[in-house]
Amino acid sequence: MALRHAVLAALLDGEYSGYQLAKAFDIGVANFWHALPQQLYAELAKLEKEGLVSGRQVVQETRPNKRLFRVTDAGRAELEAFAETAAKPSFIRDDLLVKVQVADRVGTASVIGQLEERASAAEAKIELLGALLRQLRGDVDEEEFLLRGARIGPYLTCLRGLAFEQEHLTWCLRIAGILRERQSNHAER
Amino acid sequence: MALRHAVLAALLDGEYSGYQLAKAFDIGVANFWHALPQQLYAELAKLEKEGLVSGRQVVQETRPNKRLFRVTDAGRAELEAFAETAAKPSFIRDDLLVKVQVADRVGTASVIGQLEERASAAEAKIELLGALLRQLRGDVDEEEFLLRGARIGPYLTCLRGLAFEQEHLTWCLRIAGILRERQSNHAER
DNA sequence: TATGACTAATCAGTTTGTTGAGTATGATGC
DNA sequence: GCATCATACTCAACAAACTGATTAGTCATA
Repeated sequence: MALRHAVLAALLDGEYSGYQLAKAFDIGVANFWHALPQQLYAELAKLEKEGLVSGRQVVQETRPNKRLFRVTDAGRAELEAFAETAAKPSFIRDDLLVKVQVADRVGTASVIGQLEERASAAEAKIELLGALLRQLRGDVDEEEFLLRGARIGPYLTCLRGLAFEQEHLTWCLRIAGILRERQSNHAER
Repeated sequence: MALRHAVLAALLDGEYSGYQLAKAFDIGVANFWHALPQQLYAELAKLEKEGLVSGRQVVQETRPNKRLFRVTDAGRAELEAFAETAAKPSFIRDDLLVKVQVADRVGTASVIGQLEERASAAEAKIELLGALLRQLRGDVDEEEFLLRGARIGPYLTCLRGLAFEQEHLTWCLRIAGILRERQSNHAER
């Protein structure tokens, strides 16, 4: 039961429809959780049935009607309880790492390509997160913002996401380089 | 269908029983995949039925009998095919990040504690991975090993795991510090 | 001599997550 | 004026992952 808490966390700062939430999940919240729109709609329905969020219908002229959700007091209490419970250990779970594990034996060339693709994706994400951080902190500098800013939670998780992507980028490029070099060494002999 | 490939990758360098595999998963392979023993037994059974691994019974006197598994040629081909397909994007999925997202609103004190616990766990993992890396490369230095070592796959994934844990450690301590400082600032007023 | 830890595995049940298709409407672009 | 995109959401089926219990013999230890 963790998607529910990610949804509650994402919904804490405002009212969103399922559709908007799906978008938002792709930017800010995606740093620590990932979900498809179908999951979000299902989760919102469950949360509403349990009274942890409440939805209201908004009739629109030029667009299909939508339902906006907000966290209820019960929802806030649920989040509170969740924050108190011990966190499970985290771990990476990544296809690409499985491939690197066997890359010196199997399909090296393709894995090098995938590492470089990943590196590009990481670069794009880094740009995006950088922009998001600048937007979140506004004019003040980071230290100032972190000490006195009103809502730093999202900023802190973005920092983690940024560090993760930077680390990932560095690693991908280094590993791709090593595998390349080994390939050409091998060819020489 | 990714656990199957993680299992094949873990089994590439030798023969293991389900039980041993469960242990091994907790050290080397845990850098990129995590699974409970039950899952591994189930996956091994499936892989055997599909002919991707083959098991042989080993009768033991003082211990319960066990079945040792090795990757077949078909299994190697399956891994090969997997390495060729495009990798899915990876993402962090972490309870603790959800909590940090709301930490400035809800249950701050408890979250600080959890961040510090995580930091300790990361430190322990860093030690463990450091030892594992030294063991894998033997006497030669890293650069030499990466260029000319026979089997560098596991080393490369451990490097990723190590970097991840170090990053995580740094972040946890920094965030715990920030949240603490904000708490005491708040108390002053 | 009971107690718990280690080896070795299996079973049942539930929750999560993924895949893929489908509905409906207005806006935008060529 | 036709195709495609964006908004907004739903349904069904399936695959993967997690929870928790259970069996059963050996070994060390208190």
